Amino acid sequence: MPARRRPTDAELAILRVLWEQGPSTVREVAEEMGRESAYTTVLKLLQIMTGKGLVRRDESARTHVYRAARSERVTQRQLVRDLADRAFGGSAARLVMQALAARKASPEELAEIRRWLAEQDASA
Amino acid sequence: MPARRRPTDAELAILRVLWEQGPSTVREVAEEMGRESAYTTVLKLLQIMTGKGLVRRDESARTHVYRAARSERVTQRQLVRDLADRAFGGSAARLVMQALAARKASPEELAEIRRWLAEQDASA
DNA sequence: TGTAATCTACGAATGACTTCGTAGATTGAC
DNA sequence: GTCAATCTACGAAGTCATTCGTAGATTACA
Repeated sequence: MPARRRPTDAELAILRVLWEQGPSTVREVAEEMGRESAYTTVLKLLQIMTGKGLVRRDESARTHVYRAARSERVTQRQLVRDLADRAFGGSAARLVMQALAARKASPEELAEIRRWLAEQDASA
Repeated sequence: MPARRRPTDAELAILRVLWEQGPSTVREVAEEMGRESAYTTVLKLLQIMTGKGLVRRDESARTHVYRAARSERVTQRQLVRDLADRAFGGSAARLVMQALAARKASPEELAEIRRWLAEQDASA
């Protein structure tokens, strides 16, 4: 039973491209990431990520197509939970308050958060 | 120009002890961390962290006393900001909503968040 | 067909992180 | 003073993350 490890920085950068663009070839991912990383670096990372189960690979054509194995939402939650555990004693609420303090949210975002809280109230 | 790197997992575990206990010796930190890590492992980590500026060391006595260089709050904000950048496109608000979804907050915590949001309203 | 372009696979180098053992100095108890 | 306990410093090993080059196969096309 492999312990679920969080994606590394480089892996997360690739996942973000896959979430935004949908299933992509190595070239498409590499192009999107700019000249920062060589083509074969992206390829190698995707191969490793395939082994880890972070992405799935369609090999039906010679040029393989990769897609994220987990949704952005699920991965984000995992990362948040992980950070809450490591730095906030497991308390998501304390994390939330630091997040609100760390970056000013737009009025629209604040409104959305209030809406969410109101829903919690209603269902409680 | 040293790029500010986030503390590693092991470093964060030590910082949490220092935040909770206040300035501590290697032994005090090691005891608190249980039998998980050998004494010299904690010592080595603290020496590395001193070099990185993550902790400060009082060497006036033979047994050195370490304290966190940055407050828990400041470090937490840095970590939140970092995660928002890496996984949420820089949006703290989206991070907040995933955090609220990832872990059920207690009614007290929810109330505190609401209070915070109300204050934002008042000052806007 | 032959040549250039493109693809995957893989090895290897580098650096960071984590661990712990050993060595040597200092302290405290007797 | 001697011996055991305790401390710091440091080396070294093992793992993982990241990078990119090279090799070899396949495709496109002139």
